[in-house]
Amino acid sequence: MVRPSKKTQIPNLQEAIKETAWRQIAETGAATLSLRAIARELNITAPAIYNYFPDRDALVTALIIDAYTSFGDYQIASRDAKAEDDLVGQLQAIGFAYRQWALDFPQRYELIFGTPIPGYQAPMMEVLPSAARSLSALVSVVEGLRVVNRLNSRGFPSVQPGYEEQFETWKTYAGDYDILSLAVSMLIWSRVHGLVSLEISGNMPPFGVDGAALYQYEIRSNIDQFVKGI
Amino acid sequence: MVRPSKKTQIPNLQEAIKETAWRQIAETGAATLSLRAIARELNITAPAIYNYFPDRDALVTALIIDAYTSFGDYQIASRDAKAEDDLVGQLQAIGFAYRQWALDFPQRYELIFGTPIPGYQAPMMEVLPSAARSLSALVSVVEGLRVVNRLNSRGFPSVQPGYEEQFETWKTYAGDYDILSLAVSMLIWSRVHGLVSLEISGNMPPFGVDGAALYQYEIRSNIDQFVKGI
DNA sequence: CACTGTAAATATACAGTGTTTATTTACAGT
DNA sequence: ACTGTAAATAAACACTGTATATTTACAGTG
Repeated sequence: MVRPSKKTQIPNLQEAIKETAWRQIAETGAATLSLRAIARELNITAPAIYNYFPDRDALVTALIIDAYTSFGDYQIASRDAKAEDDLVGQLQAIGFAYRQWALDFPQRYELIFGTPIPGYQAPMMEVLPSAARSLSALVSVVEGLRVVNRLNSRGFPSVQPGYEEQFETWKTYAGDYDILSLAVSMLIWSRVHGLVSLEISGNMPPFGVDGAALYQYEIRSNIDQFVKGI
Repeated sequence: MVRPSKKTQIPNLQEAIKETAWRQIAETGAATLSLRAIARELNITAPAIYNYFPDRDALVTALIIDAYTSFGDYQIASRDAKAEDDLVGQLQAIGFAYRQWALDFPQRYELIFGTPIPGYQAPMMEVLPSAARSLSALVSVVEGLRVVNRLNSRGFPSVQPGYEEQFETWKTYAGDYDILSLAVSMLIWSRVHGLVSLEISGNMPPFGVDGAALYQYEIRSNIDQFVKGI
């Protein structure tokens, strides 16, 4: 049999491939992702996957975009669960949601922000829309603070000109925010990312340091530093 | 010829293997590290490597330990270049040295703190000595601040009991410091790590945000937050 | 000097990977 | 009914890490 009849075929094979990939990633980690293993599980041959993804990296990119989207949904939902004028509450909620999502889906987190696939480098252009949107929850709150003059950006390094075009592209997907809000957001993001990535990768030695408590302290530090008139 | 005469053999093959590995990592990144490629370059066969390293992971572990040692040397040297009583200066120097080393050897940084090798998980017990030492420069300065009552740890979460044994092991390699100094150091570390890893991995979108300036701002934030009476 | 044991290398093989090419064939549209 | 296309398979290539068996250079000992 060279090609099975349509009855025995899997409908929506593209989705099935991604689902199988996610299942394998959840089980054994992103590092051991294998096209042949996916094909085995779906009872198809490996080259059949190439009808849906030009190569393995394209599949990984699709997975990353899905992960970013799920992550962004979670960030936005956590923000919108707070009252619209409770900017500090929103900032906190986004922060805790960040860690919670990472703990719930450590492999997805690693797939997005780490480099678990050998030789893979995410193509900025393709990933940007979902990535920008996932960060937009945070940026929108920082922008909200800035607009009501509650953003403390004293001493914050000024943003250099020359990248207006890329920033415009970013705004297409994330929303029309001031670049200062983006820059402050990136610093806040780097802080939570630092803690979370250490915790997830097991590089935070277990010396009695409570990850949740330390994270809470860091969220509060961010608020103390960047929010005026608490 | 089954085994070449000693004249044509490479002396100190163990070191030669590691050097070749580093060269390949510097050229094409840690992800594409390959025993067979190393063997090809050294004009030996791949299984010969197994006389010096039980498997690929053992070689990676050896590389990581070397990288930690080099990193630790650099951290300690940058601290000792400042006057012994200039604790804030030392804190700054260590911070800038951290980023500089990472920019100078991005692949080494990724090898230590990322997960570029598929399926590889560093064995804590073997890596701990060099890892603890590399962090000890920072901890020693924080401890110095604590001793002269200049460490601002107000609101810092208390360390939970139950891990005294592991902490004792750590102190064997890093020095006899208070666990509060270690905990504060880990938060500082997570901050610089967050920024540096974003910058190195190219995940910090180039929207005119100057990496060096942002890093300098973050170093200053750490000092403002954790040092009393500047 | 001859002998022997060990250690270090090779040769070979196995199972796995991503990917390419050629081939077959089920299905859709005319 | 015919034909073109798209989707699958089959087979092969070039890799990878690793295990096993074999060979042999060298060191130590009588």
